[in-house]
Amino acid sequence: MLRIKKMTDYAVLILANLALHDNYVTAKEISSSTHIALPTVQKLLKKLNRKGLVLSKQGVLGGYSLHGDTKEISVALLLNALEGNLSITECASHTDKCSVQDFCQIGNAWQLINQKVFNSLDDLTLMDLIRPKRIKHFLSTNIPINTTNH
Amino acid sequence: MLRIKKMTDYAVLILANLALHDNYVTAKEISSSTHIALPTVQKLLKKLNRKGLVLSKQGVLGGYSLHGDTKEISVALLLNALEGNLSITECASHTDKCSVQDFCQIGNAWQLINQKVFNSLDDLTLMDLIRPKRIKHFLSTNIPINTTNH
DNA sequence: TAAAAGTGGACTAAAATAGTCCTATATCAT
DNA sequence: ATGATATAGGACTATTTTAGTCCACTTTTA
Repeated sequence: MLRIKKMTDYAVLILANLALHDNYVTAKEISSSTHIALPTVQKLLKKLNRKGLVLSKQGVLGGYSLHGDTKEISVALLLNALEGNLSITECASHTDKCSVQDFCQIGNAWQLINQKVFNSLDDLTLMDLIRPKRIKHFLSTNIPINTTNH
Repeated sequence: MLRIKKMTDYAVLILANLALHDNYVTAKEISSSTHIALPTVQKLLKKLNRKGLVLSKQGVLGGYSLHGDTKEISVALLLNALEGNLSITECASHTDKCSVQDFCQIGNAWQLINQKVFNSLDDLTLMDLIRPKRIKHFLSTNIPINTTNH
């Protein structure tokens, strides 16, 4: 599947939630407004902080807030930060090497696909995901997916 | 990750291999030319046959051959056949329902992304993957992925 | 200085994926 | 006819990945 991880999905919800506030918001508050379990929210916020997507403040009046630049980050970079390597196959990633590489006839074809998918995702920003308006419009077109089971 | 399954990758290699022949080719032969383990090749060919992507013939002079229409199938439909539901999140798929749905602010944003990725993949055919020529050209552009670990 | 926050990371549980194997069926050559 | 060689279907196990929880520690402020 080309499915993203549940955790990434949650992370975006959390970012969307932070985008609604200007002040620091605690993990606990985010947990109750998003209905994602607290330990999970905590874990994700720690990660988002390490990736530089949110700011954090310890102590009594602490919490998290969205890093200023985060709203403009492209979905491609966002997913890359949250999920690591976005390459569609191992062989499309330059770090790994594939066991059948030497006999592979189509190897770099995946890189073409990779590029196309990346470009699609690079066109959108986080705020495009959060603002509902632009989305409705696209929804009017049919999405011909999900016609078979795996 | 937006990574496809290893099995899908193998399946495409197998299809590419079949595309080189006009006659029936046995699973064993495909296994030795692709260097994918025989049981795996057998399993995948059975699946490809059920999905209508290859033709099969039992018995001594039997084997598999590429179904005529398969070369023109889009990569989107190919992946959909091999991996099932292509939707990027559960909530972008109409069958499942998400546990935080009622509190979700960005739900259908994923559907927009889904649509974009689908469109990208729908532009390419299986033969585009197999023919090496068109690919080299695209490779000249840089792919800005894989800059962090997950 | 106690309470309320985040930090780091270990740990377990659950789910998805990969891979193998067995029994049955079909086809062809002799 | 029948033996050799294929595919067909599907059960089964092992491995890997992902999800989720928890604990000991640090920071901040009233």
